[in-house]
Amino acid sequence: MADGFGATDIRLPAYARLRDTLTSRIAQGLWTPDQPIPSEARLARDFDVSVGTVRKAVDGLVGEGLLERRQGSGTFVRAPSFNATLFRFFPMRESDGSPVSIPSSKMLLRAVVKAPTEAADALGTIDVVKIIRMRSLSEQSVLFEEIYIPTSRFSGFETLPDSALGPLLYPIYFEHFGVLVKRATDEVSFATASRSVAERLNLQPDDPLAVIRRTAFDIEDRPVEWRIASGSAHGFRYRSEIH
Amino acid sequence: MADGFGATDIRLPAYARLRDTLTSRIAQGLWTPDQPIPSEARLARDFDVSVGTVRKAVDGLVGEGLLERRQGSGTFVRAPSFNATLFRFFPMRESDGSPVSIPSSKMLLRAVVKAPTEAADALGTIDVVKIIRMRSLSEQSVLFEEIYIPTSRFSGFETLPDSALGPLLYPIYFEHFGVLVKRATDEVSFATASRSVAERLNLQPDDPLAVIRRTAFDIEDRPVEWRIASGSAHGFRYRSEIH
DNA sequence: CTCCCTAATTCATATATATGACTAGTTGAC
DNA sequence: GTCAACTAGTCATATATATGAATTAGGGAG
Repeated sequence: MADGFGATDIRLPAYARLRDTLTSRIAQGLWTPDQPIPSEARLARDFDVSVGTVRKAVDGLVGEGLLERRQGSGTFVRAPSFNATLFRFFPMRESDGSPVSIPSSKMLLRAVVKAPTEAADALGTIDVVKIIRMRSLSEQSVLFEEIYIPTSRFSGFETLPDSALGPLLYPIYFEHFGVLVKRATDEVSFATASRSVAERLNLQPDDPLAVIRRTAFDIEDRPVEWRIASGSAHGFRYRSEIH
Repeated sequence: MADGFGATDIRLPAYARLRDTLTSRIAQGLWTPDQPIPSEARLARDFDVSVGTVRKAVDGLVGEGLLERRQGSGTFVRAPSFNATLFRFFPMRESDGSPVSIPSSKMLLRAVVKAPTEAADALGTIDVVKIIRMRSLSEQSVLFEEIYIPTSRFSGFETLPDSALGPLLYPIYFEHFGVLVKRATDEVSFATASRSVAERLNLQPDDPLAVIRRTAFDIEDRPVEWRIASGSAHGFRYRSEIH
């Protein structure tokens, strides 16, 4: 490893190896979003490549949204929050037309359980922590969520004090367990409400539901969370851009 | 215009101006997907920039999906078909589990009309051709579509011979009217079937419907089509990747 | 005719270098 | 203390060049 790249595949081109090395450093939290990573010239010296090669590596990570360039001041790790909120499927508005303020979250259960089939398939393990949440917008119950995370990555989640639990899970994953969610797959379908779900969402049984199944992946593309969320189909709206 | 770039903004950097110039040539259909555009070295000579600058311009267009590089043979205009089919929202399978073969399309109406409000808002004009289509998978009616296209861009569409009309509209737009659809926005929501739509889709009135509203844009980002499509919510499934 | 080798062409990777634009911090006049 | 000017550092743009890898076309041996 005299080349300074670490454990990257030597057959890959230099820019790809550097990109992978940088990715791994970001994943390790070696650099924080509030200060610049080493300059392009510095990285070029450190890894013994030209600045052009550094730029190409960084270009890739900027494209992936991991890094952010600021001309004149440096290149920064991007704050880890991609907008993954499931509320984007339910763009509710106040009666006066203004956007709803702050989503709130009520955790109804945290327990170590054996994962149901779908979750186990997605996560590759049956040892999980199960979380049940009710999510609301301006006092109104909007989304009912069942969430499964592997105990192997989230040991002790079920015993975290309530005070450590904000309304957003992904920052908790990162701050307490070092798990950085980088991407997710949401699959939307329609169903009708079971009695129990209907009750929690203030709907009638058999009312139409939008059901979203999500698998979330970390920076190294390992599945780290599976969830299934339900909300009234009447509030559902989704915009998909195709190119 | 002694610089060969054409009517691009002189304040922009060279690579951006070249990118815009290339975009416009692609839009004009000057280059076809079956033969390479001029080589990087050639473009560099023609536009009096370095190959590095040409690469950067081409990189952008490759990223946008307009061009495609093939090492050793050249750079090609990409076949204009981004996968925009609305059937992707209804991933039906045969009873034996195999994927459904070929979607078919039946045009029920073509007429010059005044656009309804939503379509007029999206297109910026009320003078449109209205198209009604029924779309089917293996003999089964799946999607009911109302489509509006501005007469200013599609004059004479309503009188095209049936023989000119394949199952896909976007190739027709391009071949007969020079309109290249480059991107589209699909907005999915949920409703219940009116009697007439229910009848056409073999559903009961008040059965749940997935409704997709699409606005399609050309290469210069002008809206060129608005449509509203309905299908049974039970067949609906959509996968969204977030990064 | 078939197959292999060669050569030419094209994109892919990589280096070295120069200049411009922008930012943030420091200096210095007032 | 304030504010303008300066400066060092950083990314952005651009050029020139070299070598590698992949493709295609053509020629020659068999």
